[in-house]
Amino acid sequence: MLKYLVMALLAERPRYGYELKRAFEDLLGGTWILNIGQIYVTLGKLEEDGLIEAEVVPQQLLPDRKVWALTEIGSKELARWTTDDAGQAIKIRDELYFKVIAQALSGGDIESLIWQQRDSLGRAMSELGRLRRTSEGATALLLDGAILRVEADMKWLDLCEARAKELRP
Amino acid sequence: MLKYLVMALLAERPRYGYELKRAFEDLLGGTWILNIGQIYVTLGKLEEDGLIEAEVVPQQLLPDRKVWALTEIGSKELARWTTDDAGQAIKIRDELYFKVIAQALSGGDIESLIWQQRDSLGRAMSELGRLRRTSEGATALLLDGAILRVEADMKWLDLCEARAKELRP
DNA sequence: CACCGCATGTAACGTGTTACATGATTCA
DNA sequence: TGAATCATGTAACACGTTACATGCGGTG
Repeated sequence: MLKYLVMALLAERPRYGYELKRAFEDLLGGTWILNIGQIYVTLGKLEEDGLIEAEVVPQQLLPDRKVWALTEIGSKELARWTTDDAGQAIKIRDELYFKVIAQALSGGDIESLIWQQRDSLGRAMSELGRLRRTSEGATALLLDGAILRVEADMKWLDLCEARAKELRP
Repeated sequence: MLKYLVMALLAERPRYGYELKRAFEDLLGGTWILNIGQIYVTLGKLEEDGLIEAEVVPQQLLPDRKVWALTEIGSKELARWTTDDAGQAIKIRDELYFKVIAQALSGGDIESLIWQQRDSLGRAMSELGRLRRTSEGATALLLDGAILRVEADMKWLDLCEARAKELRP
């Protein structure tokens, strides 16, 4: 996934590694902080696969830059991925869900866990709101998505509470 | 994550590997199919860490079974994980979101992608409904969560459509 | 005889995380 | 002098996926 976002950023315009890291984190509103090494590993793999290519740009004072751009193959691969079905295979792999289920299976106190996780989601929500206020464009859209998800999770916790009794062994 | 669900299933009652696979897939309503090898690798690691222990149960006709149970340490570790904040660090890592953003960044046709992904979500939703009808207990709860998520994603696509013009470069 | 179900496992790979290494310049 | 910024990279680890290996017994 990371690699496709990197490719998308390169599709927008050519960039060098260090610049990509900032663009990436900026796009995600700081919700995905990258280790800079990861960028270079990713770029290395993309180059190996012929999806991107670099032009070295020497600088006077600062270290040389490798400016990366999408190749034609890369451009096609990106288009293929974006138009691929996202909901294809249904995958339920979420920490919140699994924590509640785990509590139910292990016979712990479900109600108190629900209240605790509601609190946690509440804090996440206020943080998202804070981020959202200072964002725009694609970043704002991503944050709106995250907010909609948290709202859905809050509703889910309500459901869990209503059915807690049935879950107890 | 897989390992905690495995531990939760063992907290419910001791089980052997092959049985765990079925219990796991059943719990997830078939939305997470495991390669049987993965179960054994996971059990091996959990044993290494002292979180579970096995009792070998010989059988007359069929191969011996290794019946696994949570140790006291394992039980504590599971409790620690379930009561850990789920919303702690906000993570936006979703294919659907990234596909739309990638399309915007690379200058592709956002509207047609949105319609395509709406269609994809619609099919996912009908599949979820189908699964939901034959489920109960924890599995039904998980599927309801997935349904709430898909609904949130549908709303998000509406948002994307409304803002598609701002996203275009 | 070939395949399926039972039951256990190993090996290779893909993706993301963390820590560490290098070297120059600029700023407190 | 020590830390931060610019710029590139390597190595080790965690987790999940896929494919493959082994062996027995029952069924078509």
